[in-house]
Amino acid sequence: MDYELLIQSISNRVPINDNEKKLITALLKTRKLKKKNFLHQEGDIQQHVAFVKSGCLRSYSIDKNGTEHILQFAPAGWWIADMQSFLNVTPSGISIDAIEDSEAFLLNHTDVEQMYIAVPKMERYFRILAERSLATFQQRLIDALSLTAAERYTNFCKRYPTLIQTLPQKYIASYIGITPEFMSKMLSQPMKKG
Amino acid sequence: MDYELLIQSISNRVPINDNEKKLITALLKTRKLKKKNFLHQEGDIQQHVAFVKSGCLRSYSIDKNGTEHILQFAPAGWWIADMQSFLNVTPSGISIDAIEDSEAFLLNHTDVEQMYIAVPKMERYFRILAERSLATFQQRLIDALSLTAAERYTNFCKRYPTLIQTLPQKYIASYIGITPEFMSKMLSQPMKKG
DNA sequence: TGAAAAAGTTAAGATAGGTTAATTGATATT
DNA sequence: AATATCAATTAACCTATCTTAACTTTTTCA
Repeated sequence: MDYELLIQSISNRVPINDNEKKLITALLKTRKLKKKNFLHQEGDIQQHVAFVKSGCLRSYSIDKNGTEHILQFAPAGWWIADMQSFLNVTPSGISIDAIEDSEAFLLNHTDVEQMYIAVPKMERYFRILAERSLATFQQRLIDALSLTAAERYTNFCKRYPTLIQTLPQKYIASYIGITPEFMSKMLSQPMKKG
Repeated sequence: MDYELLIQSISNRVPINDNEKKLITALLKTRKLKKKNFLHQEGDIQQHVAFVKSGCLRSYSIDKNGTEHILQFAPAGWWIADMQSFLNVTPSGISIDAIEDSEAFLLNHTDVEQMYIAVPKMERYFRILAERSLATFQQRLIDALSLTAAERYTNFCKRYPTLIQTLPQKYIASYIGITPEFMSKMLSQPMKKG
């Protein structure tokens, strides 16, 4: 049932045998999301972590002026969740929706804990993922504090050459922390530095 | 040898017995740092993760204008490392130094891996730490993109009421992403919103 | 296929926060 | 205790980015 991507993601980090694969995949539920549908909405408690099989999700928060700030894009092969909400079992300010028609595997708290019991190696897998993701967000914070918008844009293009092709420009603006209007102006200018 | 703080930090998240405590503490090396001394310097490969026993460390990067951006403060009881460098075994742009005379436990790559073998639960401990830290950095990025300097300052005061007492104001400015001059101006004004 | 919605563009005017530089106050160190 | 270094303040001026708003282009879907 199309577990290939996920099994790849896991076995790239920790070796697992066929039995372990079965134990893991047995816990997964599948969820289809039409474009613009929510996986998780601000104010709700995030019940699941999601692994994207196909399509693309995004997480974002909306500030008091109504401006969206995109925290993460999750194309196929990526995990996504409102971790603040999931970990604290409390509502937080983040929403997750589908940028295009998508399909994802879901795990709730119980599933995850059962997975750790059935296949303790999965603690290691998720530790590695969390550590890498942490390092990425640290870098992104530094970039937000020390680079110009143009530099952040070129960084984005380098790091996500695929996404740049498919995403509406205003999503990229939101991710790098500028308005669509300024992004447009920036791109029309002869592209200095960065 | 003063393992109390660390043992507390671990057993708050995963239950460990006396034997496991011994296995863990056996791997620790202790390092004293005088104020302003480096634990890790930009351009070097970070060899250790550090658990602060006493004092306070900070991690920061310096941008091309020479401005410091503080990524993290680590008072007693906190872990700190240049994760980018530690995980990729590659130099990165982050430095770590002591804000006051400090003492820390250090673990290098081999130590950590040995710890996981000797006490597999430690994968869980570090998974939990990394996940929480990730959630914190995600929130901080959102704050950087959506709040004013004054709002970020009040957030900081709420979240770290102890640090605010002891830290030079310019470090707080650097952490919340503004210049010391602007911080000074901001604090002298009748403190609107936030 | 055509109307409505969404995305992107342009431009004028506004502002949060930065820069520079000079001044004062606080802490180290001899 | 005196001097040198570091931290904080103030103020004038500057700029990257935002806001608003009107317009054009592209996409969606009835």
